Amino acid sequence: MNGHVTIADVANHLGVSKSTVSHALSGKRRISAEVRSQVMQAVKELGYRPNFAARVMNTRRTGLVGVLVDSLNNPHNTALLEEFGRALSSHSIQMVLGTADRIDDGRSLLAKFCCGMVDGILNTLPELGEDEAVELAGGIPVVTYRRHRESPLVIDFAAGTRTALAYLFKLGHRHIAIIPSDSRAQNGLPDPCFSAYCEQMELMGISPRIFQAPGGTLQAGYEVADSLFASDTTAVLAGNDAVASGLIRRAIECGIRLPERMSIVGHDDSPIAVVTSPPLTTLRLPLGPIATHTVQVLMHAIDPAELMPEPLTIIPELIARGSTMRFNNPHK
Amino acid sequence: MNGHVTIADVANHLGVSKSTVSHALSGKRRISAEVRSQVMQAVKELGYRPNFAARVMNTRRTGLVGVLVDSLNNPHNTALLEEFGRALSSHSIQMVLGTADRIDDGRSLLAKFCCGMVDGILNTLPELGEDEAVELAGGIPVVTYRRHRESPLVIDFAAGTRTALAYLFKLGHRHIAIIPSDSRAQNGLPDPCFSAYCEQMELMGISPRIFQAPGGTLQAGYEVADSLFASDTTAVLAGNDAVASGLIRRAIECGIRLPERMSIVGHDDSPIAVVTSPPLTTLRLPLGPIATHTVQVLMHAIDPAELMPEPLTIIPELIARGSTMRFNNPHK
DNA sequence: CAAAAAAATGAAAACGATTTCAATGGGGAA
DNA sequence: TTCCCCATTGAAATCGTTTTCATTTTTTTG
Repeated sequence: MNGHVTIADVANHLGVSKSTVSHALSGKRRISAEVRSQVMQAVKELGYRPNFAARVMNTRRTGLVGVLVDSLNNPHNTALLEEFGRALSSHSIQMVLGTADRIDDGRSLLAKFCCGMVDGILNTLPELGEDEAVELAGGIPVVTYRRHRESPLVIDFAAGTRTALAYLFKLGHRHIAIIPSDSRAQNGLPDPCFSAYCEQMELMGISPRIFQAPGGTLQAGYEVADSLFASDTTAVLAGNDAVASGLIRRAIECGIRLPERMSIVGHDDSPIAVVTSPPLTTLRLPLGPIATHTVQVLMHAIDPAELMPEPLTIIPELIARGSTMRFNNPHK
Repeated sequence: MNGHVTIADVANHLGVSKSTVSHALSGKRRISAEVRSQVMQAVKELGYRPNFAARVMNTRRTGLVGVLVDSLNNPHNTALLEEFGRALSSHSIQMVLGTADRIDDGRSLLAKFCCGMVDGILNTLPELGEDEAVELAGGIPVVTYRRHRESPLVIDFAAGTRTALAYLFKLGHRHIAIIPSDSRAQNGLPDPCFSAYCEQMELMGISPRIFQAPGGTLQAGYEVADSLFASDTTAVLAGNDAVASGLIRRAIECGIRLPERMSIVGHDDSPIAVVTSPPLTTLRLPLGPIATHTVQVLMHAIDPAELMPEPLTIIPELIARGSTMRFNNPHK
C-alpha cells in the first residue's frame, strides 16, 4: 500500500469499477443495494478516506471560507468570529483564518486565499474596502462585514441610543451626558449614537453635554472622569465599555459611589462589562443575527441556489446591569 | 477563456511547454534568463494564478493546519490562537479553525480535516487526548497542546507561585492565603500552584490558609470573599483572574479598600486584569514562546527536515499592577 | 575535431477523485 | 420470439499542476 487507500483500491478489492464506488458514496446515481452495502463495508475495512485535493479539483469547492481579521486580541472580533463559525458550520464550511495587522498582509492573504483555496471571503478589515477586496479576489466572492451592497445590513445605532436614553429618562435622569466614539464614525459622518443623542436631547428641550475620550480607551475614560464627576451630570452614555470602565476606575479611586453618584451606560457588551464593579449596563450588538445574515449573503454569492437574505436592520439591545439606577434628587 | 487561466494557457501563449512554465515559476530547474522573464511577463499579463487543488494534489501539502479549539469566547484560547497564528505564519501556514463545544464535534472535525485538507493538527481540546486524536487523524501529524510527548513543554507553575510568594513576602506579607484552581489540576494531581504554595509555606514555618472558589468563576470569588476578608489574611493568591475580580467586586461593594486591606494576585493575565480597580497583579503565561515551541514540534512532525525543538520549560512571569502593595501593620 | 558533459527544453505520466459517454443484461410489451 | 427500455455498471476523459524521463542544442575537453 502507498500509505493511503484510494478509490481504486476499494474498487479493485471488490472487483467493481471506480465510478461505481464513487457513485455509491456520493449517491449521485442508483446503485444496487447489494453493491452499495459491499462498498460501504469495504470502505470501512480498508479505511478509505476520499482525498481532499482530488475532490476539490473536480467539484471546485473546498468547503473553506477565508476570514480576514486584524487581531484576535480584540474581543469584538473574536465574538464575531465565533458567530461566523457557527453560521458557517451550519453549511458544513470551515474558516481559514487570516490575521492581518497591516493592510498589505491583508492584501497578500487575499491573493493567497483566492487561487482555489477558499470558496469565498469574509472581510472584516476596516482598512480594506469592498471594491479593492473584490478586485484582488479575482472572481472569488467577497463579502465585507457591514459594508456589502446587496441585501444591506444596517445597524441602527441611533435606535439603540434612543433606547438607552429612554431607559435613563424613565429612571428619572435629566442631566445626561455623552462621550462619543470616533470608531463608530463612518465615511465623514459622526458617531450615529452622538447624532441621535443630540436630536433626542433637543427634542426634549434639554441642553446636550458632551465629553471627549479620544481613542476610546480605558485611559481616555479615566482622564475625562474628573471633569465629568465635577459637573452636575447624573448619567452618561460612554462610547464603549473600555471608556466606561475608565470612568469606573477613577470613581473607585476617588471614593465616588457608583451607581449612586452617576449612572453609566457602556457600549458593546464586551467581556469587560461583567467584570467591572458595578457591572456595566451596556448596549449589545446581537452578533448572532448579524453573522448569520452576512454569511448568508456570502453563501448566495458562492452558490446562487442559496437564496439571498432580506435586508436586515439590527437594533442594539440594552443589557441592564448594575451601573445604572434611579436618580434620587439630593435636594429633595 | 474558461474563466481562469491555467499553466497551459501561459505555455501556449509563449509557445513553450507546460513544464518550462512550471519550472520557471518554482525555480526547481535552471531556465534561461530570457525565457524566465518572458514567463513572468506572461503570467502577469494573463493574470495566471496557480491552482490550489492541482498543486496540493502533487505536493501533498496544503499549507493549512487545523486548530481544534472549544470556544472563541475564552480569552485564553484566543490569545493562544493569536500566537499560534503568528508562529504558523512564519512558516507561511494558515490556520483552519475547528470550534468544537462537544467532544464529538471535535472528533468529526478531526476526521474532516484529515483527508488531505490540512498538513497537521493542533489540538487544544482538553477532553480530546493525544492518543485518540492521533488515532483519528490517520497518519496526519497531531500535536496536542501541552500534552505532546516528544520535546515536552512543561509549564513550571510551581516556580511561578514561588515568584509570587517571594514578591508578597518582600512586601511584608506573612498571612498569605491561596484559592487553588481546579482547572490546573491534571491527571489526578492537584493544582501545582497549590502544592508549591503548601511547600513554601511549610518551609517558612507559616501555616497555610486555604479558601475554595469552586468553578473558578467571578461568582465563586465573590462568594468566598466575605470569609476571606473576615480573616486576618493580608494577601491572597487567587486561582485565576476571574476569581480575583470576584474578590474585588465584593470589596468595592463592602467599602473595603484595595489593595490597602488585602493584596491580591491573580493568574493568567487575562484581559480582565487591566480592567478591574485596582488592576490586577497577576501571573502571566508567556504564550508566544509556548506557541512557537508547540508549532515547531508540529512542523517537525510534518517535515522531518524541520528540526525538533529542545524541550522547553516555561515559568509564569509576575506582572505587577495595582492590586498588591506593601503591608502596613495596623497595630504599629 | 570528436566525444563527453552541460544546459535547456519538451512530452507524457502521475496525483485521485468526479463525470461523461458507452455498454451490458434482464424484463416486459408487442 | 423479438424489440425496446430501464436499471446497472464500466471505461475513459477530465481537472491543473508537478515530476520523471527523454531529447535537443550548446559548450567544454582531451
